[in-house]
Amino acid sequence: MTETMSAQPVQRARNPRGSGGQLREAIVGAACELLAESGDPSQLTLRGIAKRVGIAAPSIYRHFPDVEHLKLAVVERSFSKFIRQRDDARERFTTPADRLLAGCRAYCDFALEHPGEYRFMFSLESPLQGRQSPSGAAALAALEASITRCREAGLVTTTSDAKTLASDVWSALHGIALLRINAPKFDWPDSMARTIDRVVARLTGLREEE
Amino acid sequence: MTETMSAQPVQRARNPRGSGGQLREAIVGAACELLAESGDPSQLTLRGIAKRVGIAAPSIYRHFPDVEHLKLAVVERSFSKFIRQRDDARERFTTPADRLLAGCRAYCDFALEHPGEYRFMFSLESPLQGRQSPSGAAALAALEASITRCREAGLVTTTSDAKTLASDVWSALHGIALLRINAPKFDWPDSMARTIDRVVARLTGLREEE
DNA sequence: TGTACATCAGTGAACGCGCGTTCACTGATGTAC
DNA sequence: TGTACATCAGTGAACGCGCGTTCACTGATGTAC
Repeated sequence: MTETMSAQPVQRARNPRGSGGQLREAIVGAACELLAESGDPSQLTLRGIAKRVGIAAPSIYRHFPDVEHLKLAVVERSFSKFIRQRDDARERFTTPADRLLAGCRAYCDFALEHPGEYRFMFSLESPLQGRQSPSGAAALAALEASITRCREAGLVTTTSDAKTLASDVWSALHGIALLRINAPKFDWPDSMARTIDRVVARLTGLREEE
Repeated sequence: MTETMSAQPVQRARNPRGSGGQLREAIVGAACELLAESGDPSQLTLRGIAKRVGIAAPSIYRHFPDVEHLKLAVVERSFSKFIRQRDDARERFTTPADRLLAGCRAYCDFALEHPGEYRFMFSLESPLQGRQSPSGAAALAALEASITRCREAGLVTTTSDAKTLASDVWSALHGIALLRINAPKFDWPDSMARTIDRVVARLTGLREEE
């Protein structure tokens, strides 16, 4: 998979004639837009993406061997977009508990702001197909570390180890986000932010700051 | 939508010639089997179902106006299958707390035993499309009632109202089930049954029996 | 009881569509001599 | 400096496929007279 950050032709042996790597980025970007607009991963087709970019369908094959590789690039971009958004949210706080909760809220916020991408990241149609994404594993590890920091600060009152707590919290967040995406018309008894704060606090036994 | 319970031609004005309603049931049954085998709701096609039943594709139109109505019948059947399974599980216990936990475990067990159907019940491709299923609403109401019974028995130590607790628990169960369906290769730190018991207990503040 | 007929269940062929993919091509751009 | 050529990006036409749906049909079965 050729690595291309932006316009600067750092090394990339040959090909910087005309657009080159730019079109690759445009293709992935168009796919994300399509996902954002329809919210439905099954709408993400090679022909649909090509049409959106304004190129002929076969042109995509200059940049991706097949549609699966394109989809993988989309998932990767979505993951890194999420991680950036979560890090931004965490940075606004200083105490371990605030940072933990901010990260959890950012997770669900990302899901509701980008339902198509979020669904796709975890869907069967995703090229990951049940395999573990490296970025996904990193995100879970970060959650575990965040919980560990709370425990070190004496804020976690439950006895379960951080790994277990992290997977409990992740599962709960996934459920909260997906249900609110899929059943937007349901009359939820509480706002998502308050729900997340309450659920995470109860699952980990998070104590108020001291 | 013509109502057909099984073979007995109770009233149903006319048509009991040859199979009649039986084929309708066979069609829905084949759809469930297809869902069970592939686990992928997008594989659920009119032609695929017809092939499985051993009939010509257009024959389905004798029983359903279009493919959406067929899918709706599949979702309805899946919901009632789940409700039956959950009720069976709950009946084996007597105390409110045991019954609550048994129902929750049954929820996730159903999801993992019937991943295709479970996914379909809550997916975008589902004909419900974010609308609230009557059966789904009933299931959530039953969960709320179960929590209320625990509270009446003095087993719930949290202050949140039962409606809030029910939606918290439902979200958590949904996340647990879906993540375990979608990432079966992930090395979960605990069994699903223990995870459910722990998560539900912490979310509701469920006290051990007294 | 026998016959004509309406009703019903299911069929085979065909439709238009969008899909991923292939192929041989066009034309622009950089490089070698 | 000028020319021939290799390289590259992107294209248009076509493929075979499976999809939902339509249409006019076939043949069996019950009912009316």
